[in-house]
Amino acid sequence: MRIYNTLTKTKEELPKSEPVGIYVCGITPYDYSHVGHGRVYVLWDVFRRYFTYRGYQVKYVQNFTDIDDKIIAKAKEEGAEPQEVAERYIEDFLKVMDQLGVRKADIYPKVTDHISEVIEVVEGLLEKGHAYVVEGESGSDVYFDLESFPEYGKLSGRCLADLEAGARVEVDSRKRNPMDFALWKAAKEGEPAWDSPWGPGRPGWHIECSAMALKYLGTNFTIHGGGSDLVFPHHENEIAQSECYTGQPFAKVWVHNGFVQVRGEKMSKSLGNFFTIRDVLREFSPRALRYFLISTHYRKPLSYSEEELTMAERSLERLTTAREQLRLFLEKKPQGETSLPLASLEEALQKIKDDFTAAMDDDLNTAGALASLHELATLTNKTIAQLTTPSQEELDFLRKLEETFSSLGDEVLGLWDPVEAEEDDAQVEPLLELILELRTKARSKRDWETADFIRDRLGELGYKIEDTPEGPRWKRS
RNA sequence: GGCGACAUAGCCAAGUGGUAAGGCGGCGGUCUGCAAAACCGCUAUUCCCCGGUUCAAAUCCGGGUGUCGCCUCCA
Repeated sequence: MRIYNTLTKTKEELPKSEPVGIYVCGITPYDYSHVGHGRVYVLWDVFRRYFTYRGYQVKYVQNFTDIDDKIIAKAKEEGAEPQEVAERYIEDFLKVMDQLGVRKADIYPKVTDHISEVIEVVEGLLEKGHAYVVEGESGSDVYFDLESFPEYGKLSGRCLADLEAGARVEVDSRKRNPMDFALWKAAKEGEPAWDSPWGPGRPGWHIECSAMALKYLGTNFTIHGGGSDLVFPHHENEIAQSECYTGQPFAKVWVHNGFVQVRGEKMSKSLGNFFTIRDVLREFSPRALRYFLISTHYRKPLSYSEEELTMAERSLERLTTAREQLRLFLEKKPQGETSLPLASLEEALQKIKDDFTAAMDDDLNTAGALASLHELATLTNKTIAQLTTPSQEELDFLRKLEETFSSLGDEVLGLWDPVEAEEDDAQVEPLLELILELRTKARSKRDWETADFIRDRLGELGYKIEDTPEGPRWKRS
């Protein structure tokens, strides 16, 4: 499998390592998760599923930055503790990810649980001369010394000179270099703080990921991922800290996804144009959202709109309907002779599987993979259309179709993993069945007026009625 | 200003040298009491523009234009 590496700007064969260690930058929990977050973590969910499908062992680590300026600000605003704020939004994150069919990470480390690891790394950097202490009133700051790492800029393609020229940050005269960044920040009045050799304070903005990635995955692990806004400075700084600390390469492959946009602009908190996942799921099904999020290659921008979501919903419905019809056929008893050209159908199925794998092997081309799934739906529909009573051989083939839906659609893309809201169907069902029986009676008397009235009214109530040769079927719309 | 990405039909979107996947929508047909679903057919002689390389370019090179991102917390 080939993956695009931001570090080398080329697609590279996935390094053989067992297990494949993946570290993805998690959220800073200070607000509800939005569609942009959904894209990242659904993407990595698909990466993990596909690696597993291809036979790799995977170890997936995703942090929570549960202490940060924004969390503190939010807590002050509410008169709450920072920890309460973080916990609330972590809970929302886990809930909506679960709804989207994202499997749990192997480890969800939190910064506040890893202060001693952070301190250890900062001490190591000081010992090796890659950092320096700046005395303050209540405690001291520790900064990373960029001059000590000549390779700085290798990920983002920037050099220190460029950065200084374009720097828009206020220059702190106590720093040796304007771009030196904080490893440890002295505590301010009323903010959470931890004891350290430099007095009470908290970790800087980038050090936590280095410390936690090294703790759980070691040096030179396989993949580090995140949104493309993290390339600079966050990931660049992580490389500097980690490689100076260990003297070894940090991550082998760096993977960055494109943004979700709204009307041509990046969806973000600061622009205020974000849609939270919990809100979107009031209007659209989690399956449709998941489909939408993987319908474009992960490195390209993805434009969010209700129209796009509706298209995703319809597209997915086509796949779902084909699979439902297939399952109905699988319940039939084998009967009679084989009439279908099974050899050529098998060939067509094999081609679909091969195309799917080829697309996914090429830098996780989920859009191409979805096309293969649509071809599987077409093959399924065509096959079923020619059958009334399947023979044993034909049933065996249908079963292979279902297995393919299961392995490619469920196992790899997780398309049907997001759970549809069942609502109170259990209570509604007997009454609905009764109404449908009455409608069937009307139809048998050719009372089309009554039959259509019932169908229309049920439709308005959210129950889509379809007449099939096996009788009426309904589903929530 | 510096660095980078992208531009394919009404819409979404694959395709990185061999003659334009797939989906949504639309149109026509089959089936159906009518619908729905499904099936069949049609819906880009052409891939932002201009040059160049090549037997051959959406794909490579050069130059434009446009959109977006990063350079500041951000997925």
